[in-house]
Amino acid sequence: MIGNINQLLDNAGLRKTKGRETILQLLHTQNRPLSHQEIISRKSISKYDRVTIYRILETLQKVGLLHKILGSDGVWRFCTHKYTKRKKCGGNHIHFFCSECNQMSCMPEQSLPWINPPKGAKIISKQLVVHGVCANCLNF
Amino acid sequence: MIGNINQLLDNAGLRKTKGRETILQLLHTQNRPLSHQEIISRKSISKYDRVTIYRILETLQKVGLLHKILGSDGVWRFCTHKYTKRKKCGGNHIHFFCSECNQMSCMPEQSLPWINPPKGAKIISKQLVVHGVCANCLNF
DNA sequence: GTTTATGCAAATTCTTTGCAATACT
DNA sequence: AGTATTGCAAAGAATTTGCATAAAC
Repeated sequence: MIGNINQLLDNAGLRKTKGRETILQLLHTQNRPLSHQEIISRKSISKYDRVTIYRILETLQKVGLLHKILGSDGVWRFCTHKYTKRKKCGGNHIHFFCSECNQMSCMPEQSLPWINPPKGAKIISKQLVVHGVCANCLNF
Repeated sequence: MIGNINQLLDNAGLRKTKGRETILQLLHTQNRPLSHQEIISRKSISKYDRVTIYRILETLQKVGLLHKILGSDGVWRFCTHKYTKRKKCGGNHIHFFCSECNQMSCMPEQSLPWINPPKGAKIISKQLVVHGVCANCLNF
């Protein structure tokens, strides 16, 4: 698995550092997007400086190894691309945000709708965040 | 017009204050959602304290006179409901966000798609923000 | 007169910047 | 050895809280 991740960094032309590996590993293992705060409060990550985490997330996102989505709480969350088939998808799927536990999850089965751009405008990407209460939280 | 706005505040069970009236008036006149910063930099608003503006926006949004949407810059924007037919729509339409000028606009003609909730979850609302470059900015 | 909203000061939180020390190739 | 990344300190921005004053009912 680590070999795999190093490969990703290599292909992206980035140096292989412990921090980047650990974060990629974490997000790969996770099945939902994590915020900066969620990431830094993991035992495996907490030894790194917050600034470093900001920079790693920024870097990985820029080269396309991560994408970021905004929760309806205004906080960015990051996740890997493993839930989509295409390689450079840019996070092209719907996300669900639970307002009870503030956790976000991916809804990869449903695709984003086609949108007609405003007159003369160019569409770059779309973010559809569904806001609600997840199954877990509904039971309490 | 002011009479109209006072009516809205009244119906919502809120006291009629100059600040609330002015902000509602501004957003009613505007044809796009405005951020806290955009709002407070208006001449008619700048005399109020930033904290007051935060609280007014919060209050108006809570009683349903405004809704808020997040731009892909992570900043909340507020707008009235005048662009939708239904009274308590909760901002149920698509928004366009231009990453050049950072301005948001409404796309009221197109409606939000139907989404299947994750198993056992309850959907409360949906936010679809289309990210791109507006007609104006494309020409420069 | 009582209750609610506002203004001000200060605290808190989140994010960014600069630079020296360290790690990677 | 040379370059990119990290850690630390500090700056900056956005937002929230507490409380006294002022405005609305």
